[in-house]
Amino acid sequence: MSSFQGQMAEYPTISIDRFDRENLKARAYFLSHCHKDHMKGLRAPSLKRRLECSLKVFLYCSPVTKELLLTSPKYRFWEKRVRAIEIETPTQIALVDEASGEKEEVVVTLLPAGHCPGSVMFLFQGRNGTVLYTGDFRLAKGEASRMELLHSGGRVKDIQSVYLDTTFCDPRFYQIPSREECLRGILELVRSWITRSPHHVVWLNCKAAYGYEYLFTNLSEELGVQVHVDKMDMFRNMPNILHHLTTDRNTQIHACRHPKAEEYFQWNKLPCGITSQNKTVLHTISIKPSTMWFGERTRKTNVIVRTGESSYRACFSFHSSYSEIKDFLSYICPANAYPNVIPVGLTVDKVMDVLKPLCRSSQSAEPKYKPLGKLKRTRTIHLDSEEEDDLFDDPLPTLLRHKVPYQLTLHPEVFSMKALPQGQSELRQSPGCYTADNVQNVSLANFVDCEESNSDSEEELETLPSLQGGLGPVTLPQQHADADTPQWEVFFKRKDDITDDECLENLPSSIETGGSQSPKLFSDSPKLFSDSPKLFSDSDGESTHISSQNSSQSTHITDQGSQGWDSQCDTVLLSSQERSGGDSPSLNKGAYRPKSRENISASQMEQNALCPQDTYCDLKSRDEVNGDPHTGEPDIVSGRKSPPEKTLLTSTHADSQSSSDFEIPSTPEAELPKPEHLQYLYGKLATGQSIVVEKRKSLLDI
DNA sequence: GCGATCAGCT
DNA sequence: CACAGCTGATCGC
Repeated sequence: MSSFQGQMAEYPTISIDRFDRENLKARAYFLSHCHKDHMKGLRAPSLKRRLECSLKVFLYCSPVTKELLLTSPKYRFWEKRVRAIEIETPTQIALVDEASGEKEEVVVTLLPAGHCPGSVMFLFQGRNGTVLYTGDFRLAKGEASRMELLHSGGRVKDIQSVYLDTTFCDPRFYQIPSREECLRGILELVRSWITRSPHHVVWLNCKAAYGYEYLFTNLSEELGVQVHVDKMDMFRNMPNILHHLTTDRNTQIHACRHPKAEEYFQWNKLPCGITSQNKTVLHTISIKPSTMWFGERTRKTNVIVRTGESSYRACFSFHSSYSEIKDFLSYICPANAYPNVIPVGLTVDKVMDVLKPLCRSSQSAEPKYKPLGKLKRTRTIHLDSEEEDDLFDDPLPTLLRHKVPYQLTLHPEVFSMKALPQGQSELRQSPGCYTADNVQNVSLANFVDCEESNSDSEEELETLPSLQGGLGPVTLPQQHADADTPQWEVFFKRKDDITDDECLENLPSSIETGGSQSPKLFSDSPKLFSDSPKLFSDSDGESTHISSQNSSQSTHITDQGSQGWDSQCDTVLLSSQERSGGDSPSLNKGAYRPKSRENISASQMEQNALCPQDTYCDLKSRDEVNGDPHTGEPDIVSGRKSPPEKTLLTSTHADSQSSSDFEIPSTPEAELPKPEHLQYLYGKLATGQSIVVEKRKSLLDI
C-alpha cells in the first residue's frame, strides 16, 4: 500500500495520489490510477469545498482513469474538474496560486505503468528539475529503455528524483514470473477445465480492483468465452475490454463476486448464485490470482498451484519484482530515489539501502577513472543528426530547449500507444502554442495512418494462426480503428519485435551510468514531443476518447527462446487436468502435452524442471502423485477439502529476470549462443545496427 | 448520519 | 507469502 504522502520535494504545490491534509492546498492534483489507496481524500467534503472555492484547480489523469473515476457516482462531482492528458504527450500545466497570482509552469508527461487500466507514471519537468513519480507499476526488464519520452537526445533524461513503487523492493521478491507466463498458465488451466463439458465452469476469484482486465480479455480471446462480471458499465467506452465481458451468467468463466463467495463455492455455488445450467449441475474450480515470487537462485517458477480439490492459486502481480525495480531504477539512474511503499517487514532505511546504490550520487561520490570508449547506454538507434554535446548532461530542463521538429521520426510503437479517433485533432489545438500544435497535428496525422494500417492487419490476424509471433496466448486484443467511436486499445500490448535496446540491456555496459564518455556512434533524433509540450488549453480538453496504454513485456518468451539461451519450458498441465481432445484451436498444442505422472521419477522431475515441455513438477508432494482426485469424472460436487498444496503447472522460464542466463542448462533442442554469434551480435550493437532476432519456430507454433 | 480509523478477513 | 478492498466496530463531529 502506498505510503506516499502526496507531495514531491521539487514540486510541493502539486499533489499526487493523496488528497487530504496538506494536499488540500495543492495547485493541481494528479491521479496515477483508480485504486482506492491512491484516492485518499478524493471525495472528502474538505476537498469538495476546496474545489468550489478554487475554480482553477484541476485533477489530471489519463483518459482511462478519468473514465473509470467518473463512472463511480461518488466521484462524479469531479466531472468538470478532471482533465485527461493523453499518454506520452508532454503537456504544459500552469500552477497558479489563486491568492497571490503567482504562477509556475510544469510540463507533465504520462507514461504507461502497466499496473491496471489507465495507470500511468508522471514525469514532471520544470524549474526544479525533472522528476518521475511512478505510481504503481509493473514493467518488465528493459522496458524503461523503450519509453521514448524518458529519453532526450538518445539518452535517458537527467532525472533529479524518482518516487518509486517499492511494493516488492525486497530481495525476497527477487523474481516474479512474467505476465506472459502467468497468463499462459491460467489460460491452460482454464482451457483444460472448460473444454471438458459445457457444464465445467471456472471461477476467477479476483479482488475488487482494476487490473485483471487483461486476464479476462486474453482468456476470452483465446477461448472464445466471455467472462461474467457484476458490473461493466465503467468499460462502456472501452470496446476492447467490453467485448470480452458479459453480465449474462450463462458462461463458463466467471469473475463475479459476492461477500460470501468462498462459502458459496463450498457448496458448488458461484458468486452470482447459480449452481446449475439447464438442470445440469455445474462442475466448478476456482482460481485465485495472487502474487508468487522466487528467490534469486530459484529456477523453478510454478505459476499455478493447487490448493484444494477444486481450488488453484495462480501467479499474478500488478507490481514489479525486486529485480524489475532494480533494473528500472538503474536504467533511469536518478540523483535521488524515494520509496512510495515500505514493504512489510522492512524499514525506510532498508529500502533506501537498496535504492541508493542505483542512484547517481552514490556512483559519482568519488571520482573514478573510467576507461574511455565505452558505449553509452543509448537506447534507440536514431538516424538523425547529432544535436548536443554528449559529454555533459543537460543543464536545462528539456522543455526550455525549443526545437522545431522537421520530421516525424518517432518509432511506430510510440504512436500505436496513442489511440485517437479521427476528428479529434481539433481537441489538441491549443491556442497560444502554435509550435506545439503543429507538432501535434503532424503526429496526429501520422498516428491515424498508423491506426488504419493496424486495423487492416487485424483482419489478417484473425485468419492467421494467432501464434505467429510465437507468443501464443499472450496475443493481445487488437486495436479497432473505428474513427467514430472512442478508441480503446488494450493497455497491455504485445510486441513482436525485440529491439536492440533489449539486447543492450543485457550488455554489461548498459549498466554504466552517469556522464557519457563515449563518442556517439549514431546521431540522435530531433526531439519532437519532449521539446514541444502541448499546452493545456482552457477550452477544456474534454475528450471522450479512451487512450490506450500498452505494456510491452512480451518479448521475453520469444527472445530467449529464439536465442536458445533459456530452456523453452512453458507451462504444462498435468495429466490430472488432462483432456484428450485436441479440439480447441489451441495455440499451445506444442506446449500442452500431458504426460502420465506415474512415468516420471523424482529425479526426472528435477531435470524436467529445467527443461521444457513435457514436464510437470510437483515440488511439495511428490509422494502424492497417485492420489489425484481429479483423474476421473465425475468430480467435485461436495466435500471440498484442502490437501497439501500441489504444484500443477510449472514454467521454468527463468526469463527476463534471470541475472545469469548462461547458467541455465539448455534443452536438447535449444542452442547455446556460440561465441562467434555473440561476437557478431555485440558487434552489431556496438555499431548501432539493428538486430533482428529471428523467431525460432516455436513449440507453440504448430 | 457521516467520516475516519482500525481490526479482521480474504 | 501480499495485494486491494470490503465489512463491521468504535469514536468523534
